[in-house]
Amino acid sequence: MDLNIEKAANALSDRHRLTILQEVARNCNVACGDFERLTGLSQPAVSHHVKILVDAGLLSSDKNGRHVQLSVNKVMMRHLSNFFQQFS
Amino acid sequence: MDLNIEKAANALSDRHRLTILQEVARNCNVACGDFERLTGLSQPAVSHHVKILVDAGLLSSDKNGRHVQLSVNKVMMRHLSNFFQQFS
DNA sequence: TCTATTTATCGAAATATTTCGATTTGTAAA
DNA sequence: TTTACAAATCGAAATATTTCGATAAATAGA
Repeated sequence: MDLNIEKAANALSDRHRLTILQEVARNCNVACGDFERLTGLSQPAVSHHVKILVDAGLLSSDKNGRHVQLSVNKVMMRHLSNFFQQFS
Repeated sequence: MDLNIEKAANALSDRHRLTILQEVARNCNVACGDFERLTGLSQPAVSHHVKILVDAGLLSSDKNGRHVQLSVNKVMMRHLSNFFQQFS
């Protein structure tokens, strides 16, 4: 898990992805399907956005049967917090 | 200065803008012209990227004669640091 | 005022992102 | 094995971003 600020920032630069991240943080028992209701997007679009968040290292993805179990990558969040702290 | 994560993240989602931010943090006596050498971009492209960083609240801009004096917005950086800390 | 310098804006081309419907893949349960 | 469901991939259209050269605006100094 390398800290790629550009990639992480890009992942967070979309309102739907921010919504998804915050929902995963709030409720660790969400599945991708829940994001369709939450964002109003189609299933393929949700899949696309979840992939970007996972690829950027912000979310971790564990396949659990037909569902995907998502969780916030806390190590990455701490790295990002530290990155911004260095400027403040 | 409102904390718009989506906008701030978007501003940081480009390698040239990250370079510019880090150069301003390193040396508070840079002018926009210096970024042309640093990034290899044209002057209009640099102007465009600086504007995005300023509009997102990451950099502050003070006009000083013909030059623009840029500085890192430390309050915004602290807000961003806190935003990520809440997840970690 | 005239000239040089720094930054901003305009217009357009190239590239990237977002989105959907259709389809495929993978898995659980009947 | 067949069916049903969750998620991923494909292909294409719409939209947004990045970039440049040309030009304009603003200002300092001769």
